[in-house]
Amino acid sequence: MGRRQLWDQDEVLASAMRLFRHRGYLGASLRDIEEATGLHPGSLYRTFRNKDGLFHAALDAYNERVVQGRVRVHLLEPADPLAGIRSFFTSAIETGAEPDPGCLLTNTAVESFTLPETAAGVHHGLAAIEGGFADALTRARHRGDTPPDLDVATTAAHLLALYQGLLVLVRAGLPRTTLHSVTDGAMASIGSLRTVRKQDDHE
Amino acid sequence: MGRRQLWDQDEVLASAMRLFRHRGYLGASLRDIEEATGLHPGSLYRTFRNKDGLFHAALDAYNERVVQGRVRVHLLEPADPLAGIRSFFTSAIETGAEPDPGCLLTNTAVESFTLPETAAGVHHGLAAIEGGFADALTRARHRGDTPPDLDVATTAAHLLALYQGLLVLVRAGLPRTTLHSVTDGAMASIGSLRTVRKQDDHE
DNA sequence: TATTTTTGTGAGCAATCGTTCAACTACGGA
DNA sequence: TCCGTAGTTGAACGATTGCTCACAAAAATA
Repeated sequence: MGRRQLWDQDEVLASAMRLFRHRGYLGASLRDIEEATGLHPGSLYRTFRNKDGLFHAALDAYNERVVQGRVRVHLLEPADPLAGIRSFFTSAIETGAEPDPGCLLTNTAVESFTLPETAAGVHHGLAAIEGGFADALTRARHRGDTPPDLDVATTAAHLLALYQGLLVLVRAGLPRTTLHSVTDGAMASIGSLRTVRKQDDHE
Repeated sequence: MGRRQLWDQDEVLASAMRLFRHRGYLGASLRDIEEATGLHPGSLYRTFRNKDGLFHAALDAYNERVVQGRVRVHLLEPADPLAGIRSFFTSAIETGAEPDPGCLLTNTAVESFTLPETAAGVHHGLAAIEGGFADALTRARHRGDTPPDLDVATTAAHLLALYQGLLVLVRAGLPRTTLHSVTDGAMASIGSLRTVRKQDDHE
C-alpha cells in the first residue's frame, strides 16, 4: 500500500558511514549527507527521525558489517590465530584508500559529545573486537603458540588498547615504519601477560 | 603608546584549552569561547587572527604546559623510571575531574580535518611523549631493570600507541578495572621487545 | 476509475555559525 | 591639554546549520 521506496537502505547507510568516518559527526552537514547519500531531507527525516538517528543507524551498520566482518576474517576464522592477530593490525595500516578514514568507533569515542545511544554503540563494537582477540588467544593457547598460563582476558584488553592507539597514530599520519613497529610490539607482547602470582617471577 | 591589555594571555589560553578538550574544535563555538575566556570577538580576532589561530595557540600551550609537564614529572625526573612509566599511565585514568576531558593531542589527531599547522602540533606533542618513554626506558636499562638487549625505540613507540589507546578507552567510558589491566599489560610488555635477531629464541 | 496511503521533492524556516567593524575607552608623548 | 595609538565592546553581517512542510508522484485499495 502506497508508493514504494526508491532507495536502498543498505546503500544509504554505507555512504553515510563513509561520510561520518571522513568528516566526523559535527563535520558532516545535512547538505553533505544529502550529496553523499542522494537522499533529500524529507525522506531522511521520515526514515531516521533526525541527524542523530541517521548517525546511530550508521554506527550500528558499521558494527555489524565492518567491525564484525573484520573480527571474523582476522580473528575468528584463521587457522593460525597469531597470524590472524598480526593481519588484523597490519590491515589497519595498509588501508589502500588515499586519506585514511579512520575507525568510526575510535572517532566516535573521541568526538563523544555524550549521546547515550552512541556510547552504547561504541561499547558494543569495542566489546566485539576484544571478544575476537580473546577467542584468537584462547585458540592460540590450545595450539601451544603461547605460554600455557597466558592471561587471555588481560591480553585481549591490552591488544584492544594497542589497536585503538594504532588507529590514533594512523590518523595522526605517523610514518609507516613506526606503525609497523607497533604491530611488531603487539605480537611480541603476547606471552608477556601471565596469570597473576603471589610473587613476581624473574622474566 | 595606547591602552594596556586587560587580560592575561596564559589564562585565556588555559580556558580555551579546557574548552577544546571538552568539546573539540568544531563543537566549541565562538560564543562558547567568549563565555569561557571572557574575551570579546574583537579582542580575540585582533590577537589570534581567527578561530584556527586560537586553536593553534591553545594546542601549542597544551604541548608546552600539559604534555611536557607530564613527561617531565612522570618520565624524565623519577629516580625509578619504570614506576614513573606506570604512574604516567595510571594518572591518565584517575583524572579526578568528573567527565574526563581527554587528551587534546588524541582528540585533535582523530578530529583531524587536516589543518596542516595542527598536524605539526600533534606530531610535536606525540614525539615529546615518545621521547619521554625512550628516556625512561634507557635509564631503566642502565639500572638493570630491563633485559640488557631491550629495543628502546620500538618499545617507546609501543608504549606511545598503548597510551593513546588507553586514552581512547578512557574517553569511551570503559570501566576502571579494564583500564588498569591495560596499564598492567603495558608494564608487563616492557622487556618483551628485544633487538631483532636472525632466529627467534624460545620465550 | 476514484480514493487512500506512502514516498519523493525542494523551497524555505529560525537559529546559529565565524567574522567584521565602527564607536568607545584608556594610556603615552608633545 | 590635546592628539595619536592600542585595546575593548557588542551590534550586526552574510553564510550555513538542522529541520519542516506543502505539494507532487506513485502504488494499493475500493
